[in-house]
Amino acid sequence: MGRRERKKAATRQSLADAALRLFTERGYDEVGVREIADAADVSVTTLFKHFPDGKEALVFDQDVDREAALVAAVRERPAGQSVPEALHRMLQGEHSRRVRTDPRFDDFLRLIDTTPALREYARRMWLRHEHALAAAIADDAGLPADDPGCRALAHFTLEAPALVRGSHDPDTALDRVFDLLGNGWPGTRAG
Amino acid sequence: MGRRERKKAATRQSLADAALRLFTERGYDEVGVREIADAADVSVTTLFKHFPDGKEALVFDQDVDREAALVAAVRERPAGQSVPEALHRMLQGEHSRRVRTDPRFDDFLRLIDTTPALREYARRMWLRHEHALAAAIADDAGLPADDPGCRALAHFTLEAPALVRGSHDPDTALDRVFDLLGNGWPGTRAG
DNA sequence: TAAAAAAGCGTAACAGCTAAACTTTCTAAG
DNA sequence: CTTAGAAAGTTTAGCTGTTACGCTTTTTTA
Repeated sequence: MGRRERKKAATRQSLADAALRLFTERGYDEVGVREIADAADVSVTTLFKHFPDGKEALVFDQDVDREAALVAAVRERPAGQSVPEALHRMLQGEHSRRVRTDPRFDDFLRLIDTTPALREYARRMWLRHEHALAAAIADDAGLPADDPGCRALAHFTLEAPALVRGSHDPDTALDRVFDLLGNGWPGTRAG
Repeated sequence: MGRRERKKAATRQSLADAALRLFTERGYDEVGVREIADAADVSVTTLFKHFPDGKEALVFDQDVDREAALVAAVRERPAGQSVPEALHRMLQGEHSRRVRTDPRFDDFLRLIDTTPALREYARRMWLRHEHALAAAIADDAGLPADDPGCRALAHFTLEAPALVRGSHDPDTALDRVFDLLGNGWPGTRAG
């Protein structure tokens, strides 16, 4: 990697670090974008060149490839496992893996939990993969790629993390969400 | 109704009318809040006193009582009908009723469809009723009011309208969504 | 080593939104 | 009927996120 790219990455990291620190110290809404740029010793315009999606994006620096993981969860699930179950396990695994990996992951989650704008943004990031996930599910089930049922399952799956966040017991809550998606609402069957 | 209240309502209506007209003529993002205030012959601060939730709220003037209708759909459903089915029918009815009632309803829907900010806002308005709906469902099922399964069903139900909007055939798409919520994803059962 | 590419800068501006202090209009109680 | 106060509205001024523009500096590459 050349010097240019290294410096670029350093500036970006500087911004993300400053942002996360200031946000966790004083709260997302109490910290302005000018201040973050100052803390990273960079101009505001530079900040927005690194994070064109805006202030919220500063918090979601690590943009790992979740889409591939989602599609793989469907495609490569063990025999006898349902699609909802595969997605369920994949989400569980993703979460606990990151808790162990990143030491600041707890702060990160707390920040998101307490900031509506960030919750929204996180949700939108997940939902970006709706199309790809729906297509994978449809392919697996032998249905057209835009089948509404597949889209619904994809959509609800991707929304599940945001939905259970804030429960006393998010793990159990997630189980219940996938009970619903896997088995439907118990009681009189719909016509 | 006194003169004061009448004038207030007139101003509000003036603003909503101007906004809807300008938005449909030129597109949501091409019309600024100053211009709307001008068109309604009112100051910008006045506009925001009438619509404290911001520019998006100008489009959703009619805030009828959907929450009561949702809760009633669960509570007063005919015997033998499942909760998802009751909610399904209620959403269908709500939609077709408003198509017949309001002549500008089509413009209104098209505007929302083509404007991400408005879609988001519409979704948030629906989700405001999540708590009440979840409580009604839980009460009906004899579960604690904050049961995660009930919350999930409420959440997914309220999200269904936004989800099917934009399909070739929204009606059928809605049927599929409620198939999923009522019967679960077909195939190997989840553990 | 010259020139293209890219990172960064400062200024200026726009959009949405809010606070503050002040004027007009309506309501209602004495 | 009058008058005090509530409520609607106005002006001004400003904050925050975000972008455009034109310029300088650094790094790459031909």
